[in-house]
Amino acid sequence: MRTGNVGQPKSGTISAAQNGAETLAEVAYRRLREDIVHNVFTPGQPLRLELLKQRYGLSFSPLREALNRLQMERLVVTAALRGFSVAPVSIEEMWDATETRILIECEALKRSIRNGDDDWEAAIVSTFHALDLQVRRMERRAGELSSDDVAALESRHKEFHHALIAYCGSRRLIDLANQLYTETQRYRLPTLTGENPATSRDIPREHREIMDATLARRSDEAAELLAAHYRKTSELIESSMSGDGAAVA
Amino acid sequence: MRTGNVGQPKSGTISAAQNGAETLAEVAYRRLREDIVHNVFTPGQPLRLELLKQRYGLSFSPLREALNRLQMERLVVTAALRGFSVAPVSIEEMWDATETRILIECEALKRSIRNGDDDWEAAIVSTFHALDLQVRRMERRAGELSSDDVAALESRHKEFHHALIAYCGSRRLIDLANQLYTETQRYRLPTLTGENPATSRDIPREHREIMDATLARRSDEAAELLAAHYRKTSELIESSMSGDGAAVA
DNA sequence: ACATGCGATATTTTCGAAAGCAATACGTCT
DNA sequence: AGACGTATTGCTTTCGAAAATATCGCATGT
Repeated sequence: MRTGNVGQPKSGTISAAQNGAETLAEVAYRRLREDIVHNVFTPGQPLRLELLKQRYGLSFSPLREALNRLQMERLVVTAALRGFSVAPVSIEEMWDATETRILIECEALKRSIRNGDDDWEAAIVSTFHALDLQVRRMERRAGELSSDDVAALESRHKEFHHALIAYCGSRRLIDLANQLYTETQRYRLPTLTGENPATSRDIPREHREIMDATLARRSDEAAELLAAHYRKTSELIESSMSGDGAAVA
Repeated sequence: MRTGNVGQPKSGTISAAQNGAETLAEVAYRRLREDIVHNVFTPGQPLRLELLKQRYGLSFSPLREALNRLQMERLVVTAALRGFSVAPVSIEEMWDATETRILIECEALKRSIRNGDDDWEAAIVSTFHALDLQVRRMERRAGELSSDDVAALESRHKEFHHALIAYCGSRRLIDLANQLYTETQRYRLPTLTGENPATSRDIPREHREIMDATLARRSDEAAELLAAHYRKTSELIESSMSGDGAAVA
């Protein structure tokens, strides 16, 4: 089965769990989520276990465990005895996810503004800066964006938005925000990598305004800006989805 | 394996799935959730698979699938290679669940008030009435409350609160509300079945006021009343938890 | 006595195969 | 020819056992 460290020294009392061991079910979970979010599978596509088994080199059990978890995250749907499929996408679903995300993150942002200390502010400034750098780097050499660049951009973007709400004091709000981030990512990524319709949009500026209002502790304004930021994105995706009938489910 | 309907007629083209077939994983999920919510297992208790296998007469696979789903619902926690445990309870967790529930349900209620039609109003009136009847029935013969009565009360209570938000138009908000209902149920039930400290609380009246404000389409007032209703419950549970150090984790 | 390493046991995790359904293709009957 | 029932096929779901890991007890040495 696991053939990893068979002949290796037992390394004393340090257990694999303490070492950050990862079960195969967790591997399956991460890789499947990654592939679904990045549209490696078509929305609605049945996820045949035989296929997944080959693709990931895993067996039924860990795959099924992962699929069950992803089902609870709305990335996978399942019908009684007919297996799993990639959750379909639709404009309605996108807006439901977006508006729910706004509800959650605006509340979390307001609470963060109440609770945040110096470390919180520092993390916001720092993650904003990293994001900004990456954006400029990619603007400079547009046209030839490597997948590493796109991945880095996604990371910085996620880290910035996480930093804003990190001090809300609610594990649930943070987890929900992360989950909704992942859900909406499915809609954002195709637009991001596809042609950017030279939109009259200055995203770095939007981020800066959110940061400024946040650091100035202007709760309501910051929340309004954050909501507008997300709605604007969804509107652009909506028109790009209905414009060219590309990814409309 | 499944020995259910082996020799039975195939009943034409009607498939099991159309009949509402249920996989064993779903059975495991429902029964485990039921038992965790009703504190059949102690919070924090390890859920040994051998035990569950015996208790439910199921095998590893469906049990593990159910546990993975429950983990995503925060009813079960898991450590790398150390199996599953019942999620611990604490006053902090209860308040996080309560306040998140308030955020979700108040928003859903406001949207329902915007969207609700005659059927919506009818369902609210009807479920309120059913709940009220059950409460009075149980008040009449207090002391000797059967577990059926308690179960019926829980059902009516859930149905009423569901009816309020049913027309919010967001699958996500409804599902989150259901999930948080289940989470908070773990805290409510022990207090409910235990001694009721003859509190100066008129719950039917609180419900009626929420209903009245809702049907009169007074959004903000209805949301305020709903939030106060949930907070009051959590406050009573908190004092009962810290008073007698019973269920404090 | 205390820490450390080793062995035995309990438990989780994973696998491969068997069993059970669903969907389809086929044949039979009217 | 069309409808109905029946095998066939492919997939999901479930099982029981094997492998990997954690945990506990014990001995050994300092």
